[in-house]
Amino acid sequence: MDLDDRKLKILQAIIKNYLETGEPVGSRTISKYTDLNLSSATIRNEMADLEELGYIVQPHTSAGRIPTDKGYRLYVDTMMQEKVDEVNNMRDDLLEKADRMENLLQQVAKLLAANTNYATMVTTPKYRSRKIKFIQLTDVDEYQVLAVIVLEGNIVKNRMFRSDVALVKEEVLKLNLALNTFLQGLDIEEINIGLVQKLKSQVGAYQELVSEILDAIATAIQEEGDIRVYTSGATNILKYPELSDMNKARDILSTLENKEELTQFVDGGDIKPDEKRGIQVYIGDETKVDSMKDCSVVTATYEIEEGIYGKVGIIGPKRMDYERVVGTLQNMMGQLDDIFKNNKP
Amino acid sequence: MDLDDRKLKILQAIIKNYLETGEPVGSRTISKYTDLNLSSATIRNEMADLEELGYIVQPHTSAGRIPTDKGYRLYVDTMMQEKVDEVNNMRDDLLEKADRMENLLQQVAKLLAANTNYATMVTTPKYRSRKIKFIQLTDVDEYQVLAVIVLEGNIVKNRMFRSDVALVKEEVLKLNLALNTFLQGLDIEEINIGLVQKLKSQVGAYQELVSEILDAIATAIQEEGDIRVYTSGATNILKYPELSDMNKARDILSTLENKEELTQFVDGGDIKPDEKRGIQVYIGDETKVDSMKDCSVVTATYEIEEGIYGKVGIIGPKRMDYERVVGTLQNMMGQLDDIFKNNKP
DNA sequence: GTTAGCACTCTTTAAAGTTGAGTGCTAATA
DNA sequence: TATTAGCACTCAACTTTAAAGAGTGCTAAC
Repeated sequence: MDLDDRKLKILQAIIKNYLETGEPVGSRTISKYTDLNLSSATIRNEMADLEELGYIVQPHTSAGRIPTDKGYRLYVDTMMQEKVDEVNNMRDDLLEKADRMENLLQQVAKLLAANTNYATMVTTPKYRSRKIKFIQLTDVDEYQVLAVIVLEGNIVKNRMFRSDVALVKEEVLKLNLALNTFLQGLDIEEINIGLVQKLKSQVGAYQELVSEILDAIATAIQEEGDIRVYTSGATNILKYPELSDMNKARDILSTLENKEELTQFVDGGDIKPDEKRGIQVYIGDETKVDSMKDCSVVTATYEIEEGIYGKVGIIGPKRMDYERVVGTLQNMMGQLDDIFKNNKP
Repeated sequence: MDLDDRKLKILQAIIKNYLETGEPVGSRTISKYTDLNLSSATIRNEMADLEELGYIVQPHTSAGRIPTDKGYRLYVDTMMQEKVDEVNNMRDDLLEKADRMENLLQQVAKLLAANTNYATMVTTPKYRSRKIKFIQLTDVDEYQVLAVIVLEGNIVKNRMFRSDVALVKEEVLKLNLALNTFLQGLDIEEINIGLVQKLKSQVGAYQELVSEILDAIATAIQEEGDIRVYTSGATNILKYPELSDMNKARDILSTLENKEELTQFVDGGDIKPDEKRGIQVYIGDETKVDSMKDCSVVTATYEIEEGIYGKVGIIGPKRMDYERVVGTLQNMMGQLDDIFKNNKP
């Protein structure tokens, strides 16, 4: 038995209907509301076949059918066509508050959540290289010095340090120079103990301070390597009865709150910022997150520049409106592209 | 009829029991588990009085009593004695990750949530003055310049700017000097158009850049004036059946996610970092937040230095363990004091 | 003033019955 | 051979009824 055209049409009708209503779909409904002109009995026969093939199931004997993960998968891969999201240009909303990367991403999460009624996540971009561009020391007052660390890609970090001994401007300048001579262009792995010793031997005073600064640089770079995740609209999850079971809801919301498990979506899927913008759909268990086995996650990839990219994700019930979600994501990715190309935050 | 000693004892017993079990407390329970040696009938009479006085109510005719807000209030004000929280020293946990203020506060929220099983919030400190300490411009490359803005209280902000014309090192230095001469020590309100014009007339080139930088300074200061709120353990709310009603839960979690409504706790209560550390208890409607009418919020005040303070809050069901919560908060505030005094992040 | 005792109330839980949607199968039909 | 009408059957969901249990208020006795 194979999946002929009629079976496909029926399956599609079932899934579409289920996406809308969230209720099991019966044979009568399909018979009435499609242009197939078949009696419910015929539909029933076909449905039995589709069930045998694993695309749909009955929650219980006397209920209609609902799609299985396999069914959703087929739908997503071959049957849906994304709706073009003609929703108002989000670009202005985005830029308004987006004076910094962090804010921008947070804003993206927020906007998507508001527009889709699902939960959303946005990861910070993943940088390949984490080389030191330069370091700038400034004496803030007699005992405090501010270190501004600029990494490749213009990531700026600053730390304040307190010295036990009074600082002399000239010495701070010298230290600054030494730091740059030694560290400029280096990656974190390249800063080894030998180098540190050599550096220390060069700067007469402030041994203590140098150690602290080096530590700070190390953690700053490390930190930047960490992927952070912003989420929004977590409570939207509670709008869907099938996820509102107290235990399920708690688990999902915890996952969203803790965020660790969400980082794994970063490496999934292809990075191809082409037409499809690296859109990836994870259905149920495909998320590989236990608490999300009743959810689907749709991710898209944004790229800041060649090789530096992050993910945007929509988290909702399995019966989410894939067509709209994909459309909205593509729209958003387009706008992000615009911003990154012309108007770097 | 007034509240004699025996009534007080009975009320206290009822509340304590209810805090533990969450179930309405019957007369028999009180009769058995207190050292009052009174029969359940006597307790019943007293309970009827306590109900008339407004301290307890029956959820329905044939149920035990539960405390009213007025009852909780009396308990919190006069009957409870905070438990000393001998929970392991949190200081090390705190400092481990606390290389920056932001992280520290986030960590505080997290630790408290883990220790109390309630939701928590921590606000960023509220600064009185927002004066500019100094500005440091650095040319990153031919077309980009990094501005580091240091505000009083050593708050550091940085912004990257892109210039349309190629930058000359000397000119950038001159601009830097001019900016500092004009702006050092000024509050945001003091930067008026006249000043801006004057400043612009001084710097030959880079008119465009100056505008951008001034804008950035303005928003940076503004931003720092905004109070941000970190929350943690929001899902703990779902552990309490009386809050797990889908609608209530959604409302509460939304409030926690949106955070705006939480800022209002900042101004509540006295700021007295004495023994009590400005601890304030809001019961039910006292929170002034509609979605939290079934919750209680306990806040404490931390102070970084004279006049610069923020709030830490615990959000739980009305029957939260006030004694422990207050103890834990006092402990935490003590540790924060320690950190802020000796080891500024 | 305190208490034993009892009738009464009201929630909670379980069991039993009812309804309705939807199925699977069979036999007739095109 | 594919389709369909028809019907018996299943099972969740809802309603009704009954029973149990917790707890009260009141009265009368101590």
